[in-house]
Amino acid sequence: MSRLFAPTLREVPAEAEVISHQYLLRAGYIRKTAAGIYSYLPLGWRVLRKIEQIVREEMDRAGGQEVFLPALQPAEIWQESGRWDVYGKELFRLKDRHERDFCLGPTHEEIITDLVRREISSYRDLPKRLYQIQTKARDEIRPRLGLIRCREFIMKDLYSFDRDQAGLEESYQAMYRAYERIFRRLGLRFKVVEADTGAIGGKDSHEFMVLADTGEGVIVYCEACDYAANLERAVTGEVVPDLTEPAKEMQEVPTPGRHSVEEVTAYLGVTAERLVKTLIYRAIYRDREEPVAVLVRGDRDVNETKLKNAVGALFVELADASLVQEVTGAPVGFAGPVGLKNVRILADLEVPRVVNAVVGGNKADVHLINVNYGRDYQAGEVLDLRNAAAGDPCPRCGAPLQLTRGIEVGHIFKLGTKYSEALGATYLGEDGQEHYIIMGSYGIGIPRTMAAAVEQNHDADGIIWPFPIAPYHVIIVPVNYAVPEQQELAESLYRELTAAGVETIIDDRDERAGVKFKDADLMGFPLRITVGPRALKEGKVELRRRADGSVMLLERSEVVAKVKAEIQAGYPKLEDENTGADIGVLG
RNA sequence: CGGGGCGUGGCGCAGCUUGGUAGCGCACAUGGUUUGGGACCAUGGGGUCGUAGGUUCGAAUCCUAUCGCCCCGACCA
Repeated sequence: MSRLFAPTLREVPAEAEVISHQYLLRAGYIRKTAAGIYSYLPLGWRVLRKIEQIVREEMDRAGGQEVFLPALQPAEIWQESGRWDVYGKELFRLKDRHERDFCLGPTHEEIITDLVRREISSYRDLPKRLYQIQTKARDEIRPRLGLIRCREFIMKDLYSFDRDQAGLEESYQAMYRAYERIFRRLGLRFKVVEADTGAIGGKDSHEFMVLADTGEGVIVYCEACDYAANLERAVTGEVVPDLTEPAKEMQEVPTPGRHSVEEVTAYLGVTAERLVKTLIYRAIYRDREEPVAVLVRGDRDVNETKLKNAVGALFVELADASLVQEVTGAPVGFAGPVGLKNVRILADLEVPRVVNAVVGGNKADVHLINVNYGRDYQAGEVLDLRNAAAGDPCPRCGAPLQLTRGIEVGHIFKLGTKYSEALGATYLGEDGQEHYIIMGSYGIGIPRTMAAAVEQNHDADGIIWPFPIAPYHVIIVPVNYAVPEQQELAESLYRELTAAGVETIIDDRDERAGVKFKDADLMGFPLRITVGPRALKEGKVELRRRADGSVMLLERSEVVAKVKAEIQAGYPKLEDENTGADIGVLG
């Protein structure tokens, strides 16, 4: 340890906001090189290698073969797939000395598909599952949260190549199971959620979320059944209509200067459920853009992913004030569906059920009350457009849904033929015909997994590593290394434990005990052996668990066996579940 | 890119409003006293105040530009 390159910091660097970032910096695991670009110091690199190793074993077990593809990639194949233009600014682009275009790989669909199309020609060559563990580069709009969102990061990416849909299904499920095993083996609490497929393309998709309050992703799940989805995707169940109230006559009311839902409801003395919000969005398509009006209940939020999918746009954004004025004839805050013309109107499922609603009057400082769907206004389409909320009925079983947060550490996609068609990756089938290879892609962010592990496992003193990814299982701390008796005992224990296959580090620094204890806690080694006069008086040594702080006094002779038992107990046991019974989410 | 904030020894900060030639704590080095939860005393090394211009007798401080970093939003492993 006196030789270890792991500079610890007593104070929190100002740039670090989240716990994992703070502790990984303070404990000397990482250092920042530039925004979203990190160097991994010895301890950090040991953790990453342990994660990689578990990932590697499970990929191999699931039929994967490891390859290593170039990070530096020629523009041609990206132009061929169409993503040279579509991927946008996130692609790190560069030129070589001959002015030829290259990019740094943000992902490797193009490269691997190019490789496979050259080398695979027959159905006999399929299926194949190829993966690598490699550095990716993405010029993120905003790198943040330390290792959670980086511009350069290590990713395990596997690509599956199958003959047909059934083959893809098999590959997908194999990966699904492998991912579950990986995150269990890592000792992390996680949830698998249905996900929207996003920019990479394709159809089905699941995300593996490590549960942590600091997570960027919101998870909607049901405790009664196994439904779980991320917020973008989560379907809101039908709500029982409440139409007992008789419809009253529609009326204009002045609402001077009241734009927001809070202001209007407070002014009119109604609840937000009584209000129907009208939001004007700008839907952007490949060749054009158009405004759309979206109606949701006053207490709900529009789900932009659902909206984007509903209108089939590349993306959607809230309209600015001038567009709102143009569409509604009123300033922002007074848009309403009554008499709204020349714009596509979409309403959330709940909206028609709001009886005697409050809506904007499409005039400055005017709202309408007692507005009723069907009689006073109509939407072109009525569909699920809002974010799910806690307490909503589960779309599967109707039980109330719950929300929690998580960090997305793994993502699996069914790509289908998106890339094989673009790049012409075909094989000759048994039927003598050419077919497109059916693909899937499966990623795990390695440094992000490390950060997620810290987010989930820490206390006020520092990191508490799960055994499988701790840089060392045990740290031996002699209270005073200068005392020969302590030094001898510490060193002999170190030799014995190391010989017994226990990953051990010894704090031989000339520091006071308190400093060594603080650093050991900060760095998060799951076990600590303290060699000091207190226990030595009785001829014993202390074994302390980092997680709960409990201390065991052990005879010198039983140390190795006890440590091994603790480690054994610290590794999650995987019941060998190959039945697939637990993956009902796949339906 | 839009909005907000910050750049002063390795880390955390003060000084800037009201210009006068840089300071505190931690860390580091040496010596001593200490030694079971981030010790104490003494001494010492280290900063062209992000960079470039400008104003001024004089700029960390005022002005302009520029670069970098962090936070909030659209993206994603």
